[in-house]
This record gives sequence, structure tokens and C-alpha cells, in this order.
Amino acid sequence: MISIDYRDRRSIYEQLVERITSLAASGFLSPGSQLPSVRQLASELSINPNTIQRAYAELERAGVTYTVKGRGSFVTEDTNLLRSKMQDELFADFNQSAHRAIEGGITATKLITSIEAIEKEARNQ
Amino acid sequence: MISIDYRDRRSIYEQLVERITSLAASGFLSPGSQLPSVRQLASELSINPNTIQRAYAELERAGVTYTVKGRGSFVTEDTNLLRSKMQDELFADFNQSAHRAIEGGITATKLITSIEAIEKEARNQ
Amino acid sequence: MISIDYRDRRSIYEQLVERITSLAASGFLSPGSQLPSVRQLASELSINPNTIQRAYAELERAGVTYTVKGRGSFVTEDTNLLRSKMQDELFADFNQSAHRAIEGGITATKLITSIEAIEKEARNQ
Amino acid sequence: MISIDYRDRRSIYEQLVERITSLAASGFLSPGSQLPSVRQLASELSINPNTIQRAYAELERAGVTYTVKGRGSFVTEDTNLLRSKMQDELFADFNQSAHRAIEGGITATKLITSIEAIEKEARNQ
DNA sequence: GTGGTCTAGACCACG
DNA sequence: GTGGTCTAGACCACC
Repeated sequence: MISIDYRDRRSIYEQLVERITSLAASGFLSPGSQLPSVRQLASELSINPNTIQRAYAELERAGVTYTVKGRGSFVTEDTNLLRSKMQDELFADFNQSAHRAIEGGITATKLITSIEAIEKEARNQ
Repeated sequence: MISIDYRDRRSIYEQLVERITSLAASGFLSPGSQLPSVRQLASELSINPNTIQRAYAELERAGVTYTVKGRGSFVTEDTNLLRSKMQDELFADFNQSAHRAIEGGITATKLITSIEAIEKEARNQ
Repeated sequence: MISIDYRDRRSIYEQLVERITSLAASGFLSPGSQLPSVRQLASELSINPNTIQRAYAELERAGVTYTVKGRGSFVTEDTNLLRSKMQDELFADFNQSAHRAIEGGITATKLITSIEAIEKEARNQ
Repeated sequence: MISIDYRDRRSIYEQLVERITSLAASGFLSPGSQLPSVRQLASELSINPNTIQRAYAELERAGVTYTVKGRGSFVTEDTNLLRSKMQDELFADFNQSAHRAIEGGITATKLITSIEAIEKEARNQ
């Protein structure tokens, strides 16, 4: 469910944060469920525990998880907030891309056609 | 016309490359026109000449500019190619953002509405 | 009457100690009354009995409770001492906060106004 | 100007964050001024550079500083925002302490007297 | 067993 | 030179 892409420009811990946030927001990790322990995930992915620790700390800071010392890290109960936050980010990112595309001379028609194709594909999946 | 955002996560030379490419593709820098010299731009922006040098080298490698020894760097004559390359990149970037937005549960309708708003705004400018 | 906040940075046993001390000092737990057994409180709060045990040990060490082997833990008879100890701690804590606030540039007037509001609210409750 | 208290319960990097934030908010570190480099501060305080790095990362995340790769970390230009943020925190902390003190049976009069003493002392310093 | 912190030492990109 | 990331290994408090 979690994997690292070493060709990705982003650092390992950033990839982990992005991936787990996404899983939690989309419901693949159900609210309240426990994440693998730092050491376990570290050995699964062949990564140093410190790196996992760093990602988990960032996740807690962002409100994606909460941590109980000595017990582990758990997905936040309030997934709705998470979901809406993430959608806000995605939408802002989309708008920026769209803005640049329009300014670069791509027609709105082309962009809309592309969106319709993407949406169709997603529905058929 | 060129400015550096120190809060930007990207490195300085990356910002320079992106900015100059964009200016050349959109015609704000006309084909064949001369870029400021490395030293001049460096002092204008209070940046290490090495950094400018690196950006100019990258621009030449990408075909945005060509260099004549002893004379300076010039915007490529073939702006059309540049323009289409840039549009390809912008479009690919847009598609990626759109894909993520759709997957994240944002409706296609919302995205399309947003695009229409952006396009309208650009036309009125 | 007793609950655990897993988001609290303090450890569980510290929260328990603080909470029970406060209840005893304020009279919500009357002098001489019996605390729930380690096992019972553990199952009520879904917490490891070791953790309760540790809290109870700490409470006895601090003079808040006394333990009779085979019978259980009881709130100390001398609640006055408890009450004054606790007030000392609260006052010291208050002074520290007030000191930092003043040093940080908040006016004494603002602090006093706030205290009056808090006091009024407490009286009306 | 910066020192570590090893008896403090807080971790080293937390102390650094708190201390530097405070210095920046109060103006002892002027806006735009450069912090010591990670390595330099590390050797000054006889602390591992990683620990300093962690504190600096946290400071940037909190908006206290901004970082230019290859050049260093600098105090944010907008110190006013910093100052008001910090006062908000101090005030919230003060209110919590005051609330607990009142609930614990300390009279408002005693608290107010204490504040006046603190304020007087601060003014005479 | 769990997470949290720290040290030591290395490598990278950037200026 | 600068900051950023990662590994390795250790120790702590807590459950």
C-alpha cells in the first residue's frame, strides 16, 4: 500500500507524508486505525527508522494522525476535515496549473475536453 | 522583468530558467534579442555570477537561447518550437493536476466552471 | 469523572495523578473515600493496569492517598494540606505565566480585566 | 544569547525554537538578520548539527525565519505578525493558568495583587 | 513492545 | 561555504 519511488525528486519522508495523507483522506486507511509501527514500516521498506519517524511526526503535526506514546500512531477520527483540506489543496493546485496553461496560450476548450476525458476514464474504472 | 522569490522552494537558477523560458516563449523577449550579460544580470539581481552562468547554460541546453563566444547569449530565432514545447509541458502539468483533483473527489463540473472563470478573466485583461 | 486526553502531550499516568489530586483537593473526592481498584479503573478507561498502578503509587508518594494492603487506596484525611499545596502550585504557575505575558509586552490592565472576567464567570456558575 | 538548559524537561530543539522565536519577536534579533549557520551554532553550543537543523526547520515552518539554500537562515521581515502571534499564545496561556487558579480557590484579589507586583518590577528594570 | 530524541558521520545540491 | 536528507546506532520514557 505504501511504496517509495527513488526517482522521485521529493525526499523519502515527503513521499511518505503525501502517500499516507492521501490514503487517510480517501478512506483506504479508516479513521482510528493504527499505522504500522515506526520500526516495522522501516524494515518493510528497507528505510532507516529515523526517516519514518520524521514522516510520522509531520503527519501528526498536520493533524492526519495522532500518537499515543508507547502505543503507536493512529489515523485521526475526523476524516471529513482531512478530506476537505486535501480537496482545497488539490483545487488550488489545479487552478494554478489552469491559470498558467491559459496564460501560455492553450485554449479553454482544449482544457475542458481533457477534463471530460479524465472524468470519463475515472468513472469507468 | 526578472525577479527572484527567495521563499520559492526552487533554486535560484531553476527560477531563472523557468522565467526566461516563459518570457521567450510568450514573445516578451523577441527572437534573436540579446540577454543581459552574466555579470550585468548578476549585479542587477545581487546574485552570484556562477548562478546566472548555470541558468544560461541550462537555457542553451534546452534550446531556448544560443551563445556566441565573446558576444553574449541570444534568444533562439525559432520561437514557435519553444512555444509548442512549453505548451506541451503546461498541458501535461495541467492534466496531472486535473487527474489528481478528479481522483480526490472534486467534480468535473467544478473544474470546468473554474476554467471558464479563469479564461474570462484572462480575456478581459 | 476521570478521563484521558490522548492528544495531551503529558503521559497517561501524569494526567491521572493531576486529575485525581485536583478532585481530592477540591473536595469532589471526599477525605477517606475509596478510589476505584486498579483493575476496575483500568478496564473503565481501557488502559493498562500497570499505568494505573504507577499513578496510584505516585499519588501515595505525594501524600494524596494512602494504601491499605488488601483493601485498596483511600483519599487522605488531611485535605487541607492537600488544598494548600495545590494552591501553591497553581499560584506559582500563574505567576510564571503572568511574568512571561508582561515581559512579552501585554499590559497589566489587560491581564487584570481578563482575571475579573474569569472570576465573574466562575461566581455565576 | 542562546543557551541550553539540560535540566529543562523540553527537548533541546524545542528550547532552541522557543528561544529564537522569542528573540525575534522581541526585536533582539532584527528582521532580516542572519542566524548563525547550522554548523557554527552547533559547535558553539556543543550540540549535534542535526539537532540545530531540526530547530531551524521548525522555525521556518512556523514562519519565524526563512531559508535560502546555500546562503543561510534569516529572521522574517514581518516581525509584527510574529509579535502578535506570540502575544496571543502568551495571553491564552495566562488565561488558562488564571482559570485553574480561580477554580482552585485562589481569590481574584490575590492574583491581581501579584500582577501589579510583577508589572512594577518589570517597569523598574 | 511503542514513539521521541540525540549523536556521529556521510552525501547531495546550491552559491 | 550553506542548508537538506539519510543511515546507523544509542538511550530514554512510557505502556
